[in-house]
Amino acid sequence: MTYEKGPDHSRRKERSRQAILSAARALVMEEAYEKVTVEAIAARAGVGKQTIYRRWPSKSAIVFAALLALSEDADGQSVTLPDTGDLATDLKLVMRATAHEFSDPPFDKLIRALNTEIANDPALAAEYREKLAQPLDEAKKTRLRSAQRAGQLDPEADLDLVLEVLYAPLFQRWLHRSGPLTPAYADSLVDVTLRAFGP
Amino acid sequence: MTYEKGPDHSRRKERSRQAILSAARALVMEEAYEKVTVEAIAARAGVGKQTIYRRWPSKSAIVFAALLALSEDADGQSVTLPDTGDLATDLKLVMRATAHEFSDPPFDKLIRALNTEIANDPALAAEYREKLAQPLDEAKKTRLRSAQRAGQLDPEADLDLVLEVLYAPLFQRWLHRSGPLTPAYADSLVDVTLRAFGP
DNA sequence: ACTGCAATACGGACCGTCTCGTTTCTTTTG
DNA sequence: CAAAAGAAACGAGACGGTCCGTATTGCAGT
Repeated sequence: MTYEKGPDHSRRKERSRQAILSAARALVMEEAYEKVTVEAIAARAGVGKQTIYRRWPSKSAIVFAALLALSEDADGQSVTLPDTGDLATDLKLVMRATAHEFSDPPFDKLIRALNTEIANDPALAAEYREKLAQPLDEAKKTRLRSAQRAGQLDPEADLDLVLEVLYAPLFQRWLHRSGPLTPAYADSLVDVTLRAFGP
Repeated sequence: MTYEKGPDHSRRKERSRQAILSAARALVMEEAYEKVTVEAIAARAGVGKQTIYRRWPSKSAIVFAALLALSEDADGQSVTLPDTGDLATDLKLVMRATAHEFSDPPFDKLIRALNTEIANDPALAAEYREKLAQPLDEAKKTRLRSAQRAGQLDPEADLDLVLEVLYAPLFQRWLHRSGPLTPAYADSLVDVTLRAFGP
């Protein structure tokens, strides 16, 4: 009797799991977020609604899991930042990439949906910080610490604060659509941050 | 003769308008935002649903109008920032007040609801910038220009960028609940900003 | 024949529209 | 200058529709 977990039992589980997450991702990226329904996800995934509710308690959780699965795929690459020895150059590269990414409509829709959910759900916000934000921040802080050792950044600087000053303006401008996310803008944020926290 | 618009024709309009906005405000501040429904607003205001739909096209528009009405009441006061002659002191006062305001649960709920809506509705975001954000930013920029004349701020500084660096970290920390909004934190944002844009 | 899942039926909440009968204001008229 | 008639806006709530989250069914694989 398959009293605990059947072995190929889990293969099916995994297949439907992927189908659901992939369908959720596709829908969030192409539709207005209000139009993304659990029923639509189930239909797109070729899955019964019950199969979804068996695994996730809410739409927010699905969307979050879908995004999380994305970042877990790209895990190996994205945990390290470039380190050419010049902090300004490296940060500008990263900030320009971030600005460009946020300007991509499908990605914009996905991140906007995620932000909508985490802004209104403290538990999901905590999970977001733990599973997504913190690992990325740690990678950035590693690069910053290297810069501190190289004398390019105030050794006393609060690195969390540095990251906020660097990223939050970009994030706010994106969220409120209060201005364009140009490469020049990305560069100026790096310049400002380094002027504030420079050695 | 009153041949165009009836003058006290508008009296009942105004009364129901106020009742609706006040009910919307109360509900948003006390309930989880998903539980705020148009039907609940109508019931609380003692008003038919049609009276709401006659005036506003969506729940977002009602919530926005409710907040806007608040800020229009306090119009006379809030358009000017203190100017003691010392920029750091004045900004710290304002930033501490902002941090404290965002820590007030009812206000938190209201602003969170507003941000949820404007993040997903470009048209509403534009109205938000025009009617709420820009006037406040102008008041802040007036104070910053005064500081530029007093030699306390780089005369070449991009004031929009200054405001972003000053406020966006606070906003992001609040939105993502990634840290406490203490007076010390408010102060440190002012310090960082002045180090970046100082003379 | 048993089991796990897709499909779908179901009651409930809320949407946005609509139709009522009533209230409130404007205009007409004796 | 009332009092009556008319028009406009209103509170209430019925209505069909969508989506939610749960319960049931019937088919496919083993």
